[in-house]
Amino acid sequence: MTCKKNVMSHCVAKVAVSAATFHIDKPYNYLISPETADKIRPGVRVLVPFGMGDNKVEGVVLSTVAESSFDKLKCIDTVLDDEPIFSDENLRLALWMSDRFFCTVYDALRVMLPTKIDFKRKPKSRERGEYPQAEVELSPEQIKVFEGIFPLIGSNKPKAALLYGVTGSGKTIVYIKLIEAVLAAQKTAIVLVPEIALTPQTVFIFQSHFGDEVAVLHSALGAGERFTEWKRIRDGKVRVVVGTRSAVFAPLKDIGLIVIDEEQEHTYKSDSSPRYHAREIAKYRVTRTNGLLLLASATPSIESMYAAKTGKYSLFRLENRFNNQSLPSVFIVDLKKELKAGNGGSISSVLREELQKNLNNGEQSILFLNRRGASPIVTCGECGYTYKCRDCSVSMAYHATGRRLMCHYCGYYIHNPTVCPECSGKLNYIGIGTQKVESELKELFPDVSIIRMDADTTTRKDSHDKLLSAFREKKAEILIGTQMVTKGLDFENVTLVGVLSADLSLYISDYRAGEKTFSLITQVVGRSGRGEKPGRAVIQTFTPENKVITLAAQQDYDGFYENEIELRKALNSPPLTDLIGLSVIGTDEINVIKACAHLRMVLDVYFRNERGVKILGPAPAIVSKIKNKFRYKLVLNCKNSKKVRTTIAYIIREFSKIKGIKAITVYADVDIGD
DNA sequence: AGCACGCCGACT
DNA sequence: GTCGGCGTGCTC
Repeated sequence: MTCKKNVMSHCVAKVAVSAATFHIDKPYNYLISPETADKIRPGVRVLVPFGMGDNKVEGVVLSTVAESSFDKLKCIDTVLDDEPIFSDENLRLALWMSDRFFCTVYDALRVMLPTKIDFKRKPKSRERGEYPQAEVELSPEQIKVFEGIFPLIGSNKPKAALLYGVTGSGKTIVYIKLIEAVLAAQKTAIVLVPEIALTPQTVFIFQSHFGDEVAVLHSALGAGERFTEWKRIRDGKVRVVVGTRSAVFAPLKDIGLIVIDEEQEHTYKSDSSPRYHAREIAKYRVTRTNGLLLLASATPSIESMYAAKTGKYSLFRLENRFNNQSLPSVFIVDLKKELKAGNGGSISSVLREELQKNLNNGEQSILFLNRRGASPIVTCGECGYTYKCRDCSVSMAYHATGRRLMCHYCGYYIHNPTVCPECSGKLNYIGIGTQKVESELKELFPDVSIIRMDADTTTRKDSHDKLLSAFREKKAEILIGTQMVTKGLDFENVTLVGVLSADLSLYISDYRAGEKTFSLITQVVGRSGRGEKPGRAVIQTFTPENKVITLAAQQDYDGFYENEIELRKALNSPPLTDLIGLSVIGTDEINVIKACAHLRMVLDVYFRNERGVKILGPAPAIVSKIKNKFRYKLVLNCKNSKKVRTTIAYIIREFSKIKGIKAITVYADVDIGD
């Protein structure tokens, strides 16, 4: 397999290899044979022999060197591309990502491609509809914001800005004006949205303004469609890209603007390798092209607002709603009082009355409950047995459709449970999910048609659109759903929104629980009263005095921010510091705990003299077992510096060499607080 | 993570 | 004598 040593220029290629795992990742040296020499350039994919079996694995050429003092090198087997598919800029970004996000260079490169595809294939030309050309008219407030933001592009000012605009203030119109200006300056733009399926209107608006100049990238595209769009972008045929997280890698040249809409959304953070945050990639890219990153939201993340308030980002505000609509009037309902009054159902008396009013007036209502299924917990009323998943450490939720108990983590289910498997006692169904609410509503309002929208009713392609169109066409009076009903929906006839349990996301042990709850409530309340008629909202909670809930009811983001930042300061959580999580995963729980404890010991030694580095754990992960694998965590509470990252990378690499810790994987996940 | 090498027990 | 169990260490 080893080539004869040829004396020629560019005889050795440095290759990022797909088969390398994090702890052995580095540029591997391969000889270049004379036949392939002309095709081998940085950025082409190759097949190379790897490992003792010399299996052919994919790799990417990072660079070539003229002369080598290396002995016994293997030879590149096949060149897969005629032209480099990765630019020098891509290669640089991948190296940067491997350092930042503890991933291999190959993993970082792979995420930049649309999918694994044959690049030699000619892409099909695709059909494009006609889009109506809409006129854009900015309000005085929007003009002021536009005039503040636009000069930041290409200037030496901070490279990121935060646009805080209340729901309905017309942020999208400002993006469009900015993009028009960016295109006029011969630059390009990316707009990131949390999830395309939830924001079809947003996408449509961009298409109607930029027509063939806009490409849409998201996970629902088939491999072929995705590749076609990617190729159009790379070949300079489009200059505006709208898409989800991975669209931040769109191969546009000379980026003037990257917009991250609803910037607080967790979907911008990847939860598999490479564990990057789109915001970080966006910052990197705009810095290199002297462009601007614009983060926008009605409920900005605490870290972004903190960065804005401390001068790291520029801050802009849109405080007036379109057409000066008033915000919905909000009622908070105390579920404890409902319970005392004998109403243990999911619809309080107040909400029931408000729903009735809407039914009488022919107006529509949206109900939000962040939990699917019928009942999340099933226990035995006699012996107390609780159904848990066989392979995961979570309770199984009862789903009325198909009468089965299901695990929401792995999908494992038990069909038609009737009596307790331990003592044959009668089963209790505890807690409510969207299915249960649906059946309660049918009892309360027998003649009313209801649409339920959750992960169970939206599995088929286009089912999302179909349910929403049906609701828009007023084929149902009430829409009940999980968080997918909280975002982006714009129905004029909806004048009532109900948050069935505001507490669900509030009392979990996550420092972002308050932020998530505030954002969810604010967003869902914003779905009400978007037309001529004023809107109302009912928030049901067991803790009506909780500040997050009262501030959300008042739509008081500034008050919420002040309250929350004090908490973060007191607890020393982001944005005042960063968190780096180390997860230890394996099938044998004892081994996982041992490995995690050992890792902690090693970290203690390395960070012994570092002030400001706090190590927490080992602790079982929130869900400590998923698909029969146990998960334990350590958390480093410190500033995410190059030095800290280098030390952690070193420790992970060394750790995997230790004998006796078998079948254990360790990975690091950076949760950056700015 | 694979995968090959090698050392030891079971079976031909 | 030789097949294959899995423990161990390497990957240009």
